Amino acid sequence: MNRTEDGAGDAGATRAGRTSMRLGALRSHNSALVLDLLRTAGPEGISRLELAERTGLTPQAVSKITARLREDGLAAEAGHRASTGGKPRTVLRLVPEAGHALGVHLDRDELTAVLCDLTGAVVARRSAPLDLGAGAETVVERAVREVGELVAGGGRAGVVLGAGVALPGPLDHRSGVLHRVTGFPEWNGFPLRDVLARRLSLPVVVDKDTNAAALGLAVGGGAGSGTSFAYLHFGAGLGGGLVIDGTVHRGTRTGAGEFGHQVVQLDGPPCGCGNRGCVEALCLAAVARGDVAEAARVLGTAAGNLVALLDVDLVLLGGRTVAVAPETYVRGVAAVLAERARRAGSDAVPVRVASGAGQGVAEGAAQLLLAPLFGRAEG
Amino acid sequence: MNRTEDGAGDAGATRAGRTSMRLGALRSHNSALVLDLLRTAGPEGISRLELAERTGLTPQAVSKITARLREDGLAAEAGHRASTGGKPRTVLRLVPEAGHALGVHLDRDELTAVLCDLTGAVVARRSAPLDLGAGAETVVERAVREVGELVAGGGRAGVVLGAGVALPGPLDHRSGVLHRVTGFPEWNGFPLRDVLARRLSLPVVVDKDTNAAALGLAVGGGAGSGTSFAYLHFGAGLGGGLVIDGTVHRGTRTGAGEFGHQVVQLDGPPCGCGNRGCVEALCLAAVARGDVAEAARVLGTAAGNLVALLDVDLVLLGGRTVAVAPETYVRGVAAVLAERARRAGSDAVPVRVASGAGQGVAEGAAQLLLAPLFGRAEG
DNA sequence: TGCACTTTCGCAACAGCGTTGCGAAAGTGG
DNA sequence: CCACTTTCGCAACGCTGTTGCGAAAGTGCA
Repeated sequence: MNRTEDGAGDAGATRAGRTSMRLGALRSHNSALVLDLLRTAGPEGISRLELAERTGLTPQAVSKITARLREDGLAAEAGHRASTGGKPRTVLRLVPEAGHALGVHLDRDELTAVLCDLTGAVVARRSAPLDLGAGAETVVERAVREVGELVAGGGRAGVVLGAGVALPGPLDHRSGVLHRVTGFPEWNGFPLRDVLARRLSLPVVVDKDTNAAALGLAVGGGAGSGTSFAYLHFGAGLGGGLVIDGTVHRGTRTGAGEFGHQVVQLDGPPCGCGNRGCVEALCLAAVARGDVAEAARVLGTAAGNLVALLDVDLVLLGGRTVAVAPETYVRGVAAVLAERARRAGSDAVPVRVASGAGQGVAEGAAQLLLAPLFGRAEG
Repeated sequence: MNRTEDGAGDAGATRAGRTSMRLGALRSHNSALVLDLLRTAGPEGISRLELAERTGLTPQAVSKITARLREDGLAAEAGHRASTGGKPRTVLRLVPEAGHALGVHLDRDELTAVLCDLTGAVVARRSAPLDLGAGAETVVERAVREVGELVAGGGRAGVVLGAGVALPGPLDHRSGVLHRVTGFPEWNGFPLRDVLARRLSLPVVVDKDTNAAALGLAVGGGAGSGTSFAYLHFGAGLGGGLVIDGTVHRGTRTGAGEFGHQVVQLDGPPCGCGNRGCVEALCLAAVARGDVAEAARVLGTAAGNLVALLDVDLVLLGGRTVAVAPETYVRGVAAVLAERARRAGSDAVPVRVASGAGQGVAEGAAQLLLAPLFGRAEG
C-alpha cells in the first residue's frame, strides 16, 4: 500500500471545474480499472488475459499493471486455470487484507461500526445504543471509543485507509459539515468530518445514510460498474440515494437524492417539513391507516417521476417499513412503473428489494473510502 | 482537421461499460480542454500562459498542444497582449472556419436548418414550413433538400463534421431510431439517423429537441463547463433537458428528461398521456383558464421536486408559452423554490429565462456534433 | 519417450505523452 | 546601451502503454 505519488487526488483542478489529465491520472485510472475487475472476480480470481480483454488494454500493459499491484501487495497469484492447449493462465486475485476501511453508521438510536477489508467484507463489527440527540461531543466520544476498540480488536489490523461516517439528514459531503440532522437541530453546522479526522488521526468522509446504503448496493449488490439505479429507503422517513454510472450522484451542493419531500399532491395534507403533499407524508399516513397497498402506489408514483426524469435502469427498495411487507411494496411500485412504461411504449424498469433490505449502511460507509480505489469516485 | 489516429472514439469499451484509457485518450482529452478554453475565449483569444494556468498543465505542454492545433488549422495566433515587463504574450484564438456542423430542427410545423462554425455561430440559416405528420420519406426528402441548399449556399464551406437533428418526442439517441414522436405514430421505429446519414453522406446524430436546446444553452449560454442545470421547455407541451457537469444527461435508454408527465397531483385530472395529475396537464389547464400565476406555481412545484432530487444549480425556462409572460413564470417558479430552500435551510436555486427563450434548437442540434470536440461528450 | 504445437507471459526496444532545463526572442526601465 | 523580466521553443528526460520476440509450460500425436 505504499504508493509513491498521487497523494490527494491529483490536485490539478481547473477554475472551470474540469481537470486536465496528467500522466499519473492515466496510470491510476487503469490501475483502478484492473483492481475493480479483481474485486468483482472475488476469491476465484481472474487471469491476466481476461483482464486485458475486459479493459481493452494489451496483455503486456496488464502484466505491467498487475506486477505493480503485486509489488504493492494488493494482488497475488492464486493458482492456475486448466490449460487449453498451451501454458495455463495464472489466476490473480485481490489480497483483501492489504487494506481496511472503517464504516460508521450513526443512526437515531444506534451506532454501528464495521471494519471492512478491501473487498468490502466485514472483518469486525460493533453495535451500541446511541442517542443522536445527546449532543455532538457525546456522540463523537462514543464513535471514537467504538472505532478504537474495533481497530484494537481487529487483530492484525492492516493499513486502515480511513473512516466513512453515514448519518441521517442533510449535510455537506464535500466539507463534511452537517446542516441540520432531521429532528436534531443542535447538530447544525457541526464540522463532523474535521473533528473526527483529528480525533481518529485518519481520513474521514461523511455522507447521508441513504447515499452510503446506495453506494454499498452499487459496489456489493452485484450491479455492474456502469449501472444506474435509485435506492429508495422507507423507514421512519422516506429518503433516496442515486447511483448514476456506478457512482453516487450528489449534485452541486451535495444535497441530491432528497426524494421524500417530492410533492405528488398539490395542496395535499401537510408534511413535517412544512410543505404539503410530500410523498413521505402521504406514504406514512397510508401506512398508519394500515393501507400498505396505497402507500406502495404513492411510492410508485414518486418512483415513476424519478424514472421518467433520470431513466435509471433499476429501482431498489429498502428500509424498515418496506421490510414489513416487501412483496407488497415491490408489486405496488412495479405496477405503477409498468403502467407508465406501457403508456410510453418502453420496457418497464425492474423493481427489487435491496439486498439486506438496505440495512448495510455501515458497510456502505466503509465503501466511501474503498470505492475510490476502484475508480468509483464521484461521477 | 486531419487528425491521424483516434478514429471513432477510442473503441476500447469494456463489457462492463467502462473504458480503459489509452495514451491517445489523454492527448485528445487535453486537446479538447484547450480547445474548449479557446472557444470560450472568443475572438479576443487567450494566451498560452493563461491556458496553462486554467488547465493545470505546464506552459510547455500547452505550447506543444497549441502547436498541434495550429498545424491542424484549428488555432491561430491573433496579435499580442501588452507587455508587463517582458516578452508580450502571444494571443491564440480558435479558427472558426476550420470546421462546420449542420443543425436541423424538425418541429411539428416548421423545419429550421443552420450551418454553424466551430464556435457555434450561425453561418447560414434556412427555414421552411413542414408537416411532421406527412410521413417519414417526405420529411427526410425535405430535410435533405434544405440541408443541401444550405451547404451549397454556404459559400466556401469548410469541412462539414456532420449533422445534428433535433425533433420532439421520445427517441433512442444512441441508435438514432425514433420511438413514437408525440402525435405522429407513423414515425414509430423509423431509423432516422441511418437513413439521413446515408442520404447526406455525413455523420448524423439525432436527439430530442429539449436536449438539443439544453445543450445549446450549456455550451453557448455562458454557463461554465462544470455547471448543472435543468432546462424546462413550456410550449405546446412541457418537456425538459438535463445538463449535469456540462454534458446532457440522457440516461440508460436515452429517455431521461421526461419532465412533463411528472405526477404532482395524485388522481388529478386526466392527461393526454393516459395518466392523471401530470404537470403538463395541470399547467396547460391553468393557462387555458388564463391563470398564469397558477401555472407558474405548479411548474415551480415540479421544478422543486427536480431540484431536490438532483441538486442542480440553475433552472432555465423557455418555450413559447413562457415567452408570453416570462416574468410571471420566473417569479412564480422562483417563489416556490425559494420557499422550499428556506425550509431546508439552504440557498435558493436561481431561476432564469433561457437566452433566446430556448428557441435555438437548431443551433443546439449543431452542437451535438461540435460539443464532443470540446470534451463535452456524454457524462 | 520424444517432438511439434499452442498458449501464456516476461524482457527489451519503441513511440507518444507531459515535464524539466536551458537558451533565444522580445519587450521594459534605468 | 545594458540589465532585467517575461514569454516561448528546443532538447533531454521519465513515464505511460505498445510491439517484437523468446522463454516457460502445458497438450497431443507419433
